[in-house]
Amino acid sequence: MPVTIKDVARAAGVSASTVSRALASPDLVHADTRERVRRAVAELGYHPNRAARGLITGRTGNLGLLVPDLANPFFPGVVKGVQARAREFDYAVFLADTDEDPAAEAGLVRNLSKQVDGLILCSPRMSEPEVRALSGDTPIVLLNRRVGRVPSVTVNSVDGLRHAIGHLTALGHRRVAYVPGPKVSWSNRERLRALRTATAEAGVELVETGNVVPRFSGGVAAADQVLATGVSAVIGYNDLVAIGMLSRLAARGVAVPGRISVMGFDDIVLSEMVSPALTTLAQPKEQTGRAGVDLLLQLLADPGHPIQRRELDSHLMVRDSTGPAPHP
Amino acid sequence: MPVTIKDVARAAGVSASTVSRALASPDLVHADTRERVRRAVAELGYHPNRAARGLITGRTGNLGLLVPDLANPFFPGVVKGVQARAREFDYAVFLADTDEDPAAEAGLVRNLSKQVDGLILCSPRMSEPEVRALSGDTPIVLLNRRVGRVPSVTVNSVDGLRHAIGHLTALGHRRVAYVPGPKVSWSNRERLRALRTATAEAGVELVETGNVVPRFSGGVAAADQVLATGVSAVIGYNDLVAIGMLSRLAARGVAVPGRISVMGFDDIVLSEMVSPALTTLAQPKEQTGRAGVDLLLQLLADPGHPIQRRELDSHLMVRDSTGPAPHP
DNA sequence: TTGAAAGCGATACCAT
DNA sequence: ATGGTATCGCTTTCAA
Repeated sequence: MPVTIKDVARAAGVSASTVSRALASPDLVHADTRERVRRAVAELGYHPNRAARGLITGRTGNLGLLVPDLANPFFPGVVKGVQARAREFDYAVFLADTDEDPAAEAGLVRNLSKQVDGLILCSPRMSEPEVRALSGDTPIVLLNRRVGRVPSVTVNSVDGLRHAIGHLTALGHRRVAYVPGPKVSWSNRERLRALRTATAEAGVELVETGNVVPRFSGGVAAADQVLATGVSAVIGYNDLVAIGMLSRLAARGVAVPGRISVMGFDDIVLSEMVSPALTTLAQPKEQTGRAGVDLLLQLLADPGHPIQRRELDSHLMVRDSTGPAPHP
Repeated sequence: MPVTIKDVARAAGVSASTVSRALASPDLVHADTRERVRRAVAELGYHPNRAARGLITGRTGNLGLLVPDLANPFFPGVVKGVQARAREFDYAVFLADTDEDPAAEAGLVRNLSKQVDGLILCSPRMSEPEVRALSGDTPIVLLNRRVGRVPSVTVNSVDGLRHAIGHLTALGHRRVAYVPGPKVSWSNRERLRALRTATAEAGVELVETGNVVPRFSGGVAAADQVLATGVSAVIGYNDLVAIGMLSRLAARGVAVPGRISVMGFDDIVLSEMVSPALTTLAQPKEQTGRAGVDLLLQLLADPGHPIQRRELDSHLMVRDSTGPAPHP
């Protein structure tokens, strides 16, 4: 039913080989022939079957993208970036939502790996050895995670947090709490590490609370404990957690930022919509996605290439949820 | 490099045909042989190349999904539903974000159609004739839209809105405003239609304002006009619009629901997080996605089937943003 | 019950 | 500059 290369060849009065050539390397065929082929293609509405092409070229023109949870507004941003960049290079994108399940990840990867030229794993939850093993089989790029020499796109947390802590100290804060996300999250470990550095440099005392789920509910759950520590400012693992705290604090009638300042990570759209609007360290979501595609394509073009790492910058978005520390 | 059917055949000491058979229709091969093949497959970690299989069977085992904008929290919900259901049937999903661009839609569809068995178009913005044309070429299922006899999954707005209006009248509201979304949105037209029915039945006066973009900013932009109409309750095109209104009303010091009650559509997670929490007509997002997959697979299995339409129910989530109408 | 051979749609190599 | 042919990995007749 669909039109094949043979149909075009017949219509143009040439061989299939010539049609293929006219499309792939136009300068190798006579101008007249090229024109006849071009016309036949347009007339019949021919589009080459990518699967068939992939069979012989070994290139599918597809790439795979795995994300832990699309319901977390952070990930759609990354997905959009990947989509947009991939489309520019005429790549189609397989998307899989792993539902935060490390076991599902490996399965999905295996399933997809045959149909794609490479995979982009966004914040994968699987273990390092698993990532390494995968990286041996298929070209992969990591987003928001670093594992050995696997190509990756990450965000520089230290610089951003230095800025953030600077902001807080300028407002008079001397004791700051951090509400950490999942222990298995690389980002969480990284943020904690960077936070220790930044606070140490600034002479600020860092108070760490227990780990929470990286959602609104996690923030709600953490708020009371944070308050009990007596800090004047708190940083949540991500915006959802921070907003959860905001909600619980409001319910308890605690003034933000009057009594306590609150900060998050990511800058999801939601952050501007809550009241008070959330001060947050913005992660370059779409840019992360785009850079991931770039790295992957580079890897495909030149597999022997040395390590590829891109580190992007985060930006502090100061909004109403942070203010002067209360006088003791 | 990757292990092919021949490798398995060699390892098992049989022909490729037998391996294929042992996998596809196990009952056609001798138990012993089947076992040897099974072992070889496991040993070598063989996974059939779907593209090659698709070439001959005409089935790719993939399906395509188009959404207007992943940044709108409504769509990730649908995507998750599609993903989950597709995975149950061992289908992989191509995802494309069309960025609300009707022109991009057609191109993406054409691009994807060769690599998938069928397409799911979620809230497509393209014109009806375009949808019909596409539907002729490729099996497609529509989500949140109905066009002629094209299979579709939609939500019954009338029943839900009857419930919603009943809720408002019970609270004493007699004049209600609706802030409509994009004119090109089928959902918007449908909601408006259903709203007219429901309000007429209940003897409630419906006030319609100008169309807004279906985002937070649209709600912010509409709030002042709504207030000026003097209604005691307002329904936004979706939750984002409603939350935008909430924000603007709060900024102006207008009490919600004291002075005016606010309602939305969708029940995105955000709705529970704002303050006051938003009363909303919940759309079955994941279920819509799952139903879409079911319809598509049914269509693929039996293309001559009569029209397929699934209509799902919405549910009213009553939260703090709606309350008794103020005394006049 | 099994194997040999043809063929899906496209590309690449080798002739011409 | 162009056509013929082998091939990619797999499924599906057709014989045996």
